[in-house]
Amino acid sequence: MSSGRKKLFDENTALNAAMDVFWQKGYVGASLTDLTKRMGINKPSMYSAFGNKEALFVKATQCYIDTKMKPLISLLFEEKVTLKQRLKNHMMSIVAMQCDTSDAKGCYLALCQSELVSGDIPEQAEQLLKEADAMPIQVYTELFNSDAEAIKLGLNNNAQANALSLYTILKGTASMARSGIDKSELEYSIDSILVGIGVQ
Amino acid sequence: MSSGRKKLFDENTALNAAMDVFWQKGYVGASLTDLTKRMGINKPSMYSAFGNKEALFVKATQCYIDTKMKPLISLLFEEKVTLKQRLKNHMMSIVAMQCDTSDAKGCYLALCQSELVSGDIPEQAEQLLKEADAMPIQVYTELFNSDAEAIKLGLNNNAQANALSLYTILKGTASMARSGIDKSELEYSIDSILVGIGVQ
DNA sequence: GTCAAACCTTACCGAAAGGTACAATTAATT
DNA sequence: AATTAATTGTACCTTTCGGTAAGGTTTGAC
Repeated sequence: MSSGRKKLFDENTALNAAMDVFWQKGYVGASLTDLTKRMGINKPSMYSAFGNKEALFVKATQCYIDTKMKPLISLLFEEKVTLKQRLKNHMMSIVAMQCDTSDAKGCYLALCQSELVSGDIPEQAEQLLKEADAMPIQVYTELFNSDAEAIKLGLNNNAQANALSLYTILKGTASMARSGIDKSELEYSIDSILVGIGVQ
Repeated sequence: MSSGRKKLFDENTALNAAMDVFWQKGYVGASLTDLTKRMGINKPSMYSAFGNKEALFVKATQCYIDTKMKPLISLLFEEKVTLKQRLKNHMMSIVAMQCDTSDAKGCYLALCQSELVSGDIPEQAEQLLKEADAMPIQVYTELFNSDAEAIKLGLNNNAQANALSLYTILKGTASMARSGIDKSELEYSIDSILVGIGVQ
């Protein structure tokens, strides 16, 4: 079948490196020079392996969704944990990630999302970002509509609106984290919003 | 004293046009071609009038602070209005501005702030943006510490934390507005957070 | 060992970025 | 009217962007 020289770099490792760069600098801010330097490869290698910058971004973002977002979502559906505790686990884990400055990262989606506004992101990437961005609202709505404990609290009556409240907090903390606010200072806000929507 | 040809454009008009462009596209996204086209002048005219792109941005941002932000803040200190109503007026006015898509604008500060992370904004502009960004927290804290009604409600006990909660909402709604969510859907979230921090 | 396929490196392309030199144009001052 | 100082338009500079052409290099298959 195939012959020829073997690839000298691991595609997955390179993709993770690319994800980090996009995470730090956004789509436009991450230049090919930045990307390939951190990926440890040259531009032609990158183009032959991933296609172009947009395709690389799409794959990196998909990687982010699978390895970073989904584990956070699964916290909402753990068994033998109260709804309030699940929500707190979920929110606090997100905040912890948002506030993690170990690699000078901001918030992946928040950073890229603002580029959606200025129209600097190509179509395919835009689609994926919008889907990823809308994911939490759908998940929260589903949670409030299906979870027994949530229904008992009546959260299903305002499922969409309550989902929006959670999401608002999530976006707010992302923005705050980018401003360098400490994780502990955000815990209070999370408690407040949970009280506000009636999660006791 | 001075003689020579008169300026054919109004500096203030041009500055407002520049503010609009930065508002829509952020600092990096707004190219000199975009800017000068909308300002109705040529590049050398812009450079002689404002210095360079950064100086133009600083002046445009200062203009934004004075003409857009400060009127919103003054709503918090109107006389003969209850604290709850003042807060709602303030928040809803902000949300209305954030959701105003008449000129395809996003949120000025939110858009530029993400550029702070990627390090694409020069120093002087960065300083001003950070100051403007921190302004609401200071104002809210001052309100909770000095307003008679707030003190009666005990909001001064957690002044800083409560200020942070309001600010979180503000940032959250900004992000949501950028995603195209309707104004009316955000009203509920605002009520929730006001309940959460104990404003009845 | 030979051939061929896949890789890596270098060097380059056109476009667009921020910024500027220079000369033509204009109007207030004398 | 002549002078002079400021603004204006054109045309250009350097750098960096995303992307690629061409050729040398390494590995597998026969």
